[in-house]
Amino acid sequence: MLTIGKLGASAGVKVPTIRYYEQIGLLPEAERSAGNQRLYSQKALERLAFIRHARDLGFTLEAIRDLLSLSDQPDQPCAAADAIVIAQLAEVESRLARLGALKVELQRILTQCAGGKIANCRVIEALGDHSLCATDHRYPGLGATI
Amino acid sequence: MLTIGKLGASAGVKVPTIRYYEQIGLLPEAERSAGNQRLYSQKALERLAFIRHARDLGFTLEAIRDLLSLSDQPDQPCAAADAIVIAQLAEVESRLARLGALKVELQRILTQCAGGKIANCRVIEALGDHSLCATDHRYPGLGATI
DNA sequence: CTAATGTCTCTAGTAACTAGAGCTTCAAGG
DNA sequence: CCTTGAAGCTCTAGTTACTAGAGACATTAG
Repeated sequence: MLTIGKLGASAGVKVPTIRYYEQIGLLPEAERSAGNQRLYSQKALERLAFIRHARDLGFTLEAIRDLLSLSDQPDQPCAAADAIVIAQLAEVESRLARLGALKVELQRILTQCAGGKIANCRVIEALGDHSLCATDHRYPGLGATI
Repeated sequence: MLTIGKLGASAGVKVPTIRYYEQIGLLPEAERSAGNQRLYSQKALERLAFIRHARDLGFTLEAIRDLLSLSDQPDQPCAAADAIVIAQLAEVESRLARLGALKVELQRILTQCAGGKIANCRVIEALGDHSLCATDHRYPGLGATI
């Protein structure tokens, strides 16, 4: 049995994060010691490592929740798990495309700066006016993850 | 003078977002009509368009705050503005690299699935175990933007 | 004049944690 | 056995950049 600290160290997850995962039901409630401290089995470590790894791959906790519940049903077909991974791949590809456009645009903006004063700074001007942009990098709904 | 609705439509920003920007001090407090409704000048529209465009380019509101205060000081040298853009470019490049690795890994995971049952699903297995990965896609501190 | 739309303030919710306060438990050293 | 420091506990609130909703007031078109 592992304490929460050992568990976190083993899985590469911070202690408060583990408690948070338990709170939102991603991890089952841990057993407790006589002194009310959480105790974890090897199985719990595997589950946490799964979560950590999937987070590393950019999956949301919601997607991970689905993947975990699938992995608890070994006789189900793979298709559902595949679909989640495929969706994640599509998400990653769309972000890659968008970030690529951003990179180009930022580089372009930077090359225009002659290094003078703000008053005639092309950087500030380019930031203010999308029509000066070479690519259409616009995007409704900013703020996605990773 | 524009009402908040017209302003939002012109700049491509939703009305509650404009009020939010005012609340956090990114936009100055608007003039009010006799009936207490916000009224905006052309200058306010430009400022909001600047913010919107910079958000499109992935700048945080904090960075935008700095850029705006720079653009209010026309006699300052460009260097500070450039630095912010350079930092943003670096951020974008690092995310691009990371997302590229994620994409490769997700594709690799998908090719391993033979389409059977969850019990022997390589997808679930690969998600659970980083040592099965070809690339080191790990990253401390998930959850960045865009 | 009425109805529909727009605007107002305020609160609370989102994702995925992180930080801190104030307390208890545990393990090791003397 | 006692003490001390690390690790654990619960709870609340903060982060980013918004978004959603309630309930009331303003404006405008017909």
